[in-house]
Amino acid sequence: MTAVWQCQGVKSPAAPSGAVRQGNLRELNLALVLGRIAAARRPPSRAALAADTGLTRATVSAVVEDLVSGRLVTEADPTPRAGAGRPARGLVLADDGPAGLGLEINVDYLAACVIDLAGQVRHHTVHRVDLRPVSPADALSRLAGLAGRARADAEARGLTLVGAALGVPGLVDDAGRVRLAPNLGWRDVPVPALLAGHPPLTERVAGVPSLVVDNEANLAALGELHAGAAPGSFLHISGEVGIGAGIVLDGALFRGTRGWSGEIGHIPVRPDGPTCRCGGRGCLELYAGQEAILSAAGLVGADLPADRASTRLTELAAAEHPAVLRALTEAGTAIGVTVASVVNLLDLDTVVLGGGYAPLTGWLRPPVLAEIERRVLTAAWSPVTVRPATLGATAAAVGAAGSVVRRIIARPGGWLARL
Amino acid sequence: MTAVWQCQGVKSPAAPSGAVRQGNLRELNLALVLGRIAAARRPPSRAALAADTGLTRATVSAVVEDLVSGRLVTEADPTPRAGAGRPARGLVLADDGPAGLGLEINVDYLAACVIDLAGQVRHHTVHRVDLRPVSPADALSRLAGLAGRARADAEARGLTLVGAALGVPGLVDDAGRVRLAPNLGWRDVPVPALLAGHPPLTERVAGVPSLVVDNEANLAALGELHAGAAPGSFLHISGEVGIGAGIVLDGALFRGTRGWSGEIGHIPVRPDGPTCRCGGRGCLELYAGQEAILSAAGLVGADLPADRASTRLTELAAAEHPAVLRALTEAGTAIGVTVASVVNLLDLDTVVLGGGYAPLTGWLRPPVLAEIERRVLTAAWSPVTVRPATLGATAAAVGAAGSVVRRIIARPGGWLARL
DNA sequence: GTCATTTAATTCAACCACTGAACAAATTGC
DNA sequence: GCAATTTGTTCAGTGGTTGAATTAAATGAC
Repeated sequence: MTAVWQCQGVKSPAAPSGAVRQGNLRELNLALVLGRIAAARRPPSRAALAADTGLTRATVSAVVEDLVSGRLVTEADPTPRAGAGRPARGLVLADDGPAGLGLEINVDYLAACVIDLAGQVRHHTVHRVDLRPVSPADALSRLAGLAGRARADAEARGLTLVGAALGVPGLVDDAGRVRLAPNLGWRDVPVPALLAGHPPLTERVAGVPSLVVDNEANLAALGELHAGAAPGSFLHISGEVGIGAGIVLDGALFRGTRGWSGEIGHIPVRPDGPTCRCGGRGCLELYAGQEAILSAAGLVGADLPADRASTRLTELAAAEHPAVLRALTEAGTAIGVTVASVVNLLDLDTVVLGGGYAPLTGWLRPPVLAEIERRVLTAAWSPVTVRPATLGATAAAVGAAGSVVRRIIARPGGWLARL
Repeated sequence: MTAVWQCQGVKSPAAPSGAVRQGNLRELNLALVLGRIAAARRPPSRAALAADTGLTRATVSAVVEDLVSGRLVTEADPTPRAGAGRPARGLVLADDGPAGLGLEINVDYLAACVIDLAGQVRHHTVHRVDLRPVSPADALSRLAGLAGRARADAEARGLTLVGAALGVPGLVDDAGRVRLAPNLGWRDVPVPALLAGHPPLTERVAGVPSLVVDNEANLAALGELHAGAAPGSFLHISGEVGIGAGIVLDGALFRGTRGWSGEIGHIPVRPDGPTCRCGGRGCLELYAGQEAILSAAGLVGADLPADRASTRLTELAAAEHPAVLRALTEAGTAIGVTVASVVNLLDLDTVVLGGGYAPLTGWLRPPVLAEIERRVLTAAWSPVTVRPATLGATAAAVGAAGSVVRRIIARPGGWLARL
């Protein structure tokens, strides 16, 4: 592995020129076939892939041979099938080839996980620590320690890490610099520079930059997308200390002009409401942020660590604690007003409640739906589904690792050329 | 021309399977080269296209030959260039090949226009008539008359109409049915069926369905996109009797799950405000719709026809009429609150004020910018530009015609195979 | 005015990847 | 055991791109 140091933000590394040259032709079909294998519910045969993609069986065979010899695909046990005919050999994504490293820095924990090409979590560590009093350099140093152990573990399992993605609760620019992470107390933190001395995160494998820094809400949304249950377009709302959102449109994360989309926490709910620390007035965060809910529920000063607060809320809600139920209804109403705006604007049919909201979905959903019903022009014809996220609390780390392997699936050429 | 009748809504006709077969290869490169010619600011040479696309000059020459013989591209007068060397032959889009027919039905006018491949408006008719008392069937019949004359005119100029797009101020479903057009008083109008007897709109040319029905705000945004001044992503707000928006993301219109995106007029500005006729409360339309502005300016009951209202407002604003200035500031503030939500959500850097708002931009921009400044989390690092639309009042018709020719540019194979 | 230089565009043999048909392989069912 | 069926591979053929050589058409120096 060449030790070319590179680290960057969310912009795609090499802008695809769009030219279809002869060489690209094979690459496109490699990606096409690999993508279908990844998307299939059960291991497809070469013949099924040919029928699915429109390519001939001969071409599919050739493409699959490349994929198998490149350790991206393996043949599964023959899938039993009814009727006559030679039995098909099922194709599945390899579980001993490239893998992705997902990292997360949040207010009260660090996390690292490794996901193989098939999407299985092969390693997962969470290190609970309050990072607010810790300097960014120190926090990243500890994270690099976690990453090193994750890498060693992955390699012991025969996996090859091809890159890492790091989620942070804040705004990240093109260069991987954290411009602002209010709840972490970070401002203008040059993550790439601070990680320069940590080899596990600064190598370049198969042409892929070793580390991409991204917003945790974006990565959590990607995780939910690849977890499969979500459709092509949805809004994923992460309710943590702040409120972030990831917007998935037609199967791809929409990042906006500068990568700062999804700042749903500062959408005005009551334009004349109280002043928010962002400078605006009546932001959603003031009505549905963790502090707002705790305060409305009369739990302020209970001195709960951030990760306990959500659990405690769920317990009290389950016990039908009146103030908590009221607080959740209020928060749900505020979320509903905001979601109504989003649905009017983007015509999405699915809203996923993630992060701290996920376990509270049962109580948040009714007021959210009520506001949608009332305020969305097209609500009568197009129902909106509100459902909890399927990934747990560390969805961002899982999504981060998933984004790395997805990059291999979307563009296998780089990995295959590495050999 | 075969007289296969087909008419549809906004869904793309043939879902591209994504397979890159050998035949598709040429088609993709035809589209690539043609797209670059269309996007270029000055006529590019074959050599420049080769450098631009990454294809070899030999391939570009072959592709260009196909395009020229298919009447999609013509050679322009050689562009003068400094320095030595054989002079380049510039390539431009043909102005005598395929063309698009754009149609619009609005509250108080019908419009038809023809645009050639190069984007030039070659025919334009506006027929002023209050359509509220007219039945949908009658309105469409009159529109078909306009379309027939436009077609005859276009053919007299040597153009071949390859399709038409129709903009209506309402929600359109996949089948081209107008589900709801409140200001027109339409509900569940089956446009395709009502046009069945009008040949100019029901033929199928070069495999393209002859008529696509779409929301006028969407088409106006597309028009603005192709007019060139706008960047890849922007929000286009059409201020007519209602308020609609077209959302352009990465150079493509974003339509949402069902094609009903952009209903910005019913985004709640004050969730506890007065009830809107949509059933919601405090919708933007109640603060920045045409009626709201006129009423706030004390011009209600002046019995102005809809098309005069905007002009009158501009005159009075220019004369610094105090009530009008106050009304525009209020409207601008409401728009600003909404736009702040959109920018927080999507991180767009450009907002285009279109329709009736365009001439009022001078007065609307300051309050809009003030709200953005105050409420957008990233405003400090990323300025948002608010500018008037460059197309006039009939942007939707122009955008509609443009969408037809753009389809040819994006997929020239169909047109070329027709020969 | 001639000629080297420079850039544009075309020609052509080579090659790459896909195509389609024929064939081999592996199973079911009668 | 044999026909039927489906999977997967082999192989000559072909379409389209490639890259180098060639032709074309200008500028600029001497």
